[in-house]
Amino acid sequence: MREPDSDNGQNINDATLHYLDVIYRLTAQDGAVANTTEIAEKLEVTPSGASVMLKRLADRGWVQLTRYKGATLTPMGKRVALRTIRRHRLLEMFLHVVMKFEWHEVDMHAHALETSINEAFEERMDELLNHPTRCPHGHLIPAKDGTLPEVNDVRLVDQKVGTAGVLRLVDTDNSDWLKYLGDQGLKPGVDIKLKDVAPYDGPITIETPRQTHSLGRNLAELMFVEVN
Amino acid sequence: MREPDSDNGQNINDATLHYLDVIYRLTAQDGAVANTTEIAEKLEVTPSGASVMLKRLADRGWVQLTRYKGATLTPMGKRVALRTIRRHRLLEMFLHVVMKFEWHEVDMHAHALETSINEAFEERMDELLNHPTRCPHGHLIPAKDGTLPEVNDVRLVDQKVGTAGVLRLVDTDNSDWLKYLGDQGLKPGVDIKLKDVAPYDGPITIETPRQTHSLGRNLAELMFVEVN
DNA sequence: GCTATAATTTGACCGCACTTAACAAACAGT
DNA sequence: ACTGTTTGTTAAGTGCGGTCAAATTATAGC
Repeated sequence: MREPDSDNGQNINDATLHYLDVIYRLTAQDGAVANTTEIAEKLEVTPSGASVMLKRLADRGWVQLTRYKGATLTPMGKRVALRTIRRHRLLEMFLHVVMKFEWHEVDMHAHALETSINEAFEERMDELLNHPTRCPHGHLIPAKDGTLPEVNDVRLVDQKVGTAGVLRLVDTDNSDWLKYLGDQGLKPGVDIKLKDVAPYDGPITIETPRQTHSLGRNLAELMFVEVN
Repeated sequence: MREPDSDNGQNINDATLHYLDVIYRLTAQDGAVANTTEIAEKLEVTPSGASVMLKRLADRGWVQLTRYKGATLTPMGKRVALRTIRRHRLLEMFLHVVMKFEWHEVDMHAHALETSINEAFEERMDELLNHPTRCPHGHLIPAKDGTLPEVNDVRLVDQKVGTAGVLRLVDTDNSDWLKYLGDQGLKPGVDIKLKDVAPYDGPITIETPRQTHSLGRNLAELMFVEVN
């Protein structure tokens, strides 16, 4: 069986890539650490299993562990994670644009493929798609060197009523929510205006060129906009 | 980690799929059996490793084993193998036609992906490619029900000098050979005429619309034609 | 039909990523 | 500062797909 890419001469297997991926995402904000239970949940594994695996990843230099506290990626781990995330998001774009999958279907396929493709495949997708900077949901696609484009996305729910802008990111991988929002036309690129925010975590009302929508707080919180 | 497809309620992992795949190919001709060492070589595993795995596959009902003799697929094993082969060849076609990979590159990528895609992906490729019946090298793509199209491919080297036809299949996965033959324009679809066969396994001479080629016996034996 | 050689299987072992059960540390509330 | 709960780790065991070395069976040559 052919092996996937290696890094620093080390062979990296699927499980490692998936762990690094989720740790990266859990620690993307500022100086956050990822705790064992969170990681275990994302990977659908028991906390004890994750704990053992984290130890292994630390021994191998991918992860910085503080016992009973949490995990962080080493610079090496971060590089590998960003590569996987790049491949995942390029795949999502490829699946959507070239293969015509719906935006709520692409995450699942991309997840299955992200550890199987190699650099040539990654680059071919990048060329075919003309070097996209965002996936269909609006997440940023890291460049090959791991850098991320600068953007001005802000949380929709933090804006003042009356703010107008362009929807740029719907930050979830929940297929059902994505399907619902997509059916409403609430995908990156649409013009959007915040009309009302009901108090006590009530629904928010937004306006798009086609219609007015009322969304629960949980869905509204997924949306990030670029203010006009 | 999401699981790949299952069959008969059983979960089938990558290793199993690859074993069934090579056993199928080794037993495709008439009533051939696949012997342990052959299988081990194709999978780049020691014969003892293959022996143990074959035992497991037999216990699980994929393989018919006769100790010290060889392995054959059960009907169930054959179905699974044909599905993997279908996916492999569809992937090769997809990689070539849609992603613009060269014909000598596609086998490697398809191998890496064939166990990661699911039925929806398989069907989407099939649609996008308009239900192709052959991969870029000319191998037949099994239908979803496992049936193979009827064809009239015959070995080029078995034909009488003077025979003209269309090249339909180049039966190898050797990337170097494929690259060489491709560079010569010797790909499925070209008109070809057998001009000379040197004795004692000497070179054969063939003519295409563009030029005359002289090929060693090993390469010539890979070629299958449909006689005019 | 015996024997040397080749092919195959068995046995003992390994690494990996998991599980469950038991135990330990951290933390929040009084 | 103690205590109960939550969170995390360890220990022991599992299934899988491998390895190597030794034992076994098949086969070809004489």
